[in-house]
Amino acid sequence: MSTKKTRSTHYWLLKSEPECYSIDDLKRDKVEMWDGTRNYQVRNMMRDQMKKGDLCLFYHSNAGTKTGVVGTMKIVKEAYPDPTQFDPNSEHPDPKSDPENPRWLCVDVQFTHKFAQPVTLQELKQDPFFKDMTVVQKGNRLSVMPIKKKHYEKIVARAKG
DNA sequence: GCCAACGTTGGC
DNA sequence: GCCAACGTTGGC
Repeated sequence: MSTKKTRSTHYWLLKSEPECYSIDDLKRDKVEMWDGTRNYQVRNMMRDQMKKGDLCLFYHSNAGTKTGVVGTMKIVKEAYPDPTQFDPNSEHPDPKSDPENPRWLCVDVQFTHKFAQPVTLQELKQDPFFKDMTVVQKGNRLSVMPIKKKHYEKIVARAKG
């Protein structure tokens, strides 16, 4: 008999500028590669901690007063080499990355829900419940960050009204 | 291996 | 479009 424990679901917040790739784009595409991340912390989190079935919030960054969480998605494929790093025509080619040992990874995400109204950054900052969420803290620039289950659930509940 | 210069992110 | 934060790069 196996005694291995089942890993519990992890929760994440993934940022994208809506002009670059929005929740509506994901709704249309259903499943998409979350590529283009070029940060070692993010790479390591994707590689070591992000698992199939993990639940994610989709966050629109740089969107003025609409900046905030706009929907949910889930991880459907775990970390694999990001093909855009080898594509000179992509947004972020990395000529120093060795195809034998790729430097950058991506995952696949599947659309699950678009909120009727975004839960804005402004709103999150105003509620002390969210004060230890990285996304509301100043200076944070990671495009992928782990979040707590309670925060995920409260944001989803709030979006439902 | 220090650290200044530089580039990028992202809120405002 | 400004600027603070901060990761990365490269000269030494």
